[in-house]
Amino acid sequence: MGRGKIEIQRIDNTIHRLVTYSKRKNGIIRKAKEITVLCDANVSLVVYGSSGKMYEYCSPNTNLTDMLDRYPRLSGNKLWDAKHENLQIEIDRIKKENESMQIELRHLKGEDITSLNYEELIAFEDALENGLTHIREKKDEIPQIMRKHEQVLEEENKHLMYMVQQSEMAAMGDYQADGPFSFRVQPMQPNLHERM
Amino acid sequence: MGRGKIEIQRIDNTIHRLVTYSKRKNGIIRKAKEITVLCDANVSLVVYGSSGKMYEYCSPNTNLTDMLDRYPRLSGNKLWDAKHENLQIEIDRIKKENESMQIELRHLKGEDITSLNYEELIAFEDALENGLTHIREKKDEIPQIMRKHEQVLEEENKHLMYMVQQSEMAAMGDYQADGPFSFRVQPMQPNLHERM
DNA sequence: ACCTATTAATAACA
DNA sequence: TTGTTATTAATAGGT
Repeated sequence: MGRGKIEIQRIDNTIHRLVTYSKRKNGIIRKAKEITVLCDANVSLVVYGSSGKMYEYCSPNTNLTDMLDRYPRLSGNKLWDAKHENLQIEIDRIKKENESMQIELRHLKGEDITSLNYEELIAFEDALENGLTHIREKKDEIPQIMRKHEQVLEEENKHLMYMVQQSEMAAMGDYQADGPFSFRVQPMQPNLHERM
Repeated sequence: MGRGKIEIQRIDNTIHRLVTYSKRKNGIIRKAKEITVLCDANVSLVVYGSSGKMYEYCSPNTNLTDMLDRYPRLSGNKLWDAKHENLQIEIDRIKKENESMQIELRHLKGEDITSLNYEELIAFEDALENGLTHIREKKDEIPQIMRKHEQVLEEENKHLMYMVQQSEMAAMGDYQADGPFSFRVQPMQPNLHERM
């Protein structure tokens, strides 16, 4: 049904595939609407394209939740219960993952190490030494960075002080000194080091 | 697309409606299959006819449950009732816990530490030093324990050897030496150190 | 169910 | 993405 016949097999050309997807998606949604109206059927259609965008159609006078509620009764298949089970399984899986990480953390902190054998102890020792090396390297870099930062700020400060003084001097001509809008510059010590 | 044009409105004649339903249902399922294959999309299609019978199609390599899993995320609509929501919340909670532990582990191993500030680095350094101390203490205990264990085993061995020799001597009276039931004791080196 | 005239969908192209 | 059109595919009405 087009300028040429096509085989029903994955369209390799990405552009063609996307165009076809777009058109056929519209087509199938149109079909869903039509059968809904013509035959007063209830239709739920959900399409996920490979692009990740989702399209759906659901007959008016119902909704997806309602459709799915009827599903187990009409199909004989579980749906929510299976879902429930799957969630439980996933919870168990993650909890196990959690537990093993907890244990590793405790071991790294030197807790609960009675059960470790010699090889394991050595492995943890190595890991800790390695971590310590990295952390110390990083830690030792910081004073240098702070120093540089400080210098930059000091330069900036000087420059700003100078500018403010200039503007004060200029203002002296128009307003009386110490008038309502005048101000004095005071050096401040902002908490520069907070995040360093 | 037929012998005559039809309006898209409910087909009043029941027979016609049912026939049309049957044909179009097949058609839409065919279309769903086609778009699945042609565009590697994932499609879930559920049709309830007024007769009460249900038809469904779901792309291979997925299933309805899986499709519905992605639904809330992609559509922004909720789908599940409170029960499932709670399970989902727990999963999210545990996953977060998991993630923070992952991060802590990475930090302890000296990875991804660029974002840490000085205080945090010091805290990790302390933790690592502390862990290292514990691990080393434990590690250093082990040779002593092994030594003791060895001594005990050696004592035991001697004692057993003695007993075996005694029983051999006693047997000499009844059976010829090197007969079918006699045996010689050989010291063995069982893999005692495996779990130490 | 099957048949086929006819309409609808759409593949290729712009 | 949208529009056009030659062609194929779907199907309405009839058997």
